[in-house]
Amino acid sequence: MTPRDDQHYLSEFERFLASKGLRLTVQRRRLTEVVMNTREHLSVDELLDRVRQQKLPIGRATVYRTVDLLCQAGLMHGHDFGQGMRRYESVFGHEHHDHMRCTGCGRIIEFQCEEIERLQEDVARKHRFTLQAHRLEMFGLCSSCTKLNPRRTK
Amino acid sequence: MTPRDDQHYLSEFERFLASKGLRLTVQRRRLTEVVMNTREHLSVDELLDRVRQQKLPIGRATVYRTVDLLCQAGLMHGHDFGQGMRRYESVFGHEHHDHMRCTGCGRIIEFQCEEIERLQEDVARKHRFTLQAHRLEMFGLCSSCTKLNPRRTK
DNA sequence: GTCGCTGCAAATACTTTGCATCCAC
DNA sequence: GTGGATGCAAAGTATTTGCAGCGAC
Repeated sequence: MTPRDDQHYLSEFERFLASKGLRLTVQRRRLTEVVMNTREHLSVDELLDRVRQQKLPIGRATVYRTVDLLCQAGLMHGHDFGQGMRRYESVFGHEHHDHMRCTGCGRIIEFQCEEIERLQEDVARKHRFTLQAHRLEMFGLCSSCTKLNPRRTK
Repeated sequence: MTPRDDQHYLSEFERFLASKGLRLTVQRRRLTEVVMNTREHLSVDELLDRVRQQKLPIGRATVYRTVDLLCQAGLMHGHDFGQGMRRYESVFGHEHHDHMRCTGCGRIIEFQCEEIERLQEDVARKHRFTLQAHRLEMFGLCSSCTKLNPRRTK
């Protein structure tokens, strides 16, 4: 991801904020940059750490509030991987995708499947449901862990 | 669901408990019955209420602990619908299915799609991932809420 | 009778909120 | 200068844990 992309996301966020009479502060800017510059799925604590590592003082409450705004702006998505806290990832830099989580090592693998997406729309239509979003998570053992646990295959 | 089914689930749970040197108590038995006799997705608080309505004194901690055991036994599944707490449902009485949650009224619609399941297995195989479980949740507006919010369709 | 189970209360974990001060616009 | 933003601490909500007494086996 290039710096140019940052600019793009930042101005998109700024536009969103302006449209609601809100402001782009240093903390909001820096958080946006952190989110946009990684493909990892970060928790609030991890976001907090990364911003602080850059010597920018920031409070936990601000992270929660900003993360919320970024999601509202559609620039970020929250996920619950059943670990007790939510994790967040940028919607940019990679297209829509879903996740597989290894129950052995915790590794998260992303994947895309056009056909599954299409079928979801079919299902929704069949129920006259207006689809806004979806979340598909698969749990199991990644290739390395499968080798280590030949018996745990269900 | 018939009483006969209860027996089946109960003895399955009992077998599970026995295999771990654990006991089938009144509280565990009653909770199992409550879970097995509804198709709703109940929260811990709701489970607590239902057992208490039956005049059986029970503590919240016991519900948490039992729910955990029932999940381990594979008799129940937990779901996170992004409402701040987990909800649980029996695995019996209805086959595997996924969920659509209406962001308008909170209604939960269940659906099944063989083809999506099959595609998931394909994806897993492609990544040499040993699939153990999955969770597909779709969010949007149900048919009634779609009528009320013609503009909120994304 | 033993050892697991229960309920309470306390502890923990994550997230939200109130408020005085601060700063983007 | 004004009104939104920040950070702290307190509050809120969901869940887990320690422990003394209880009860299934």
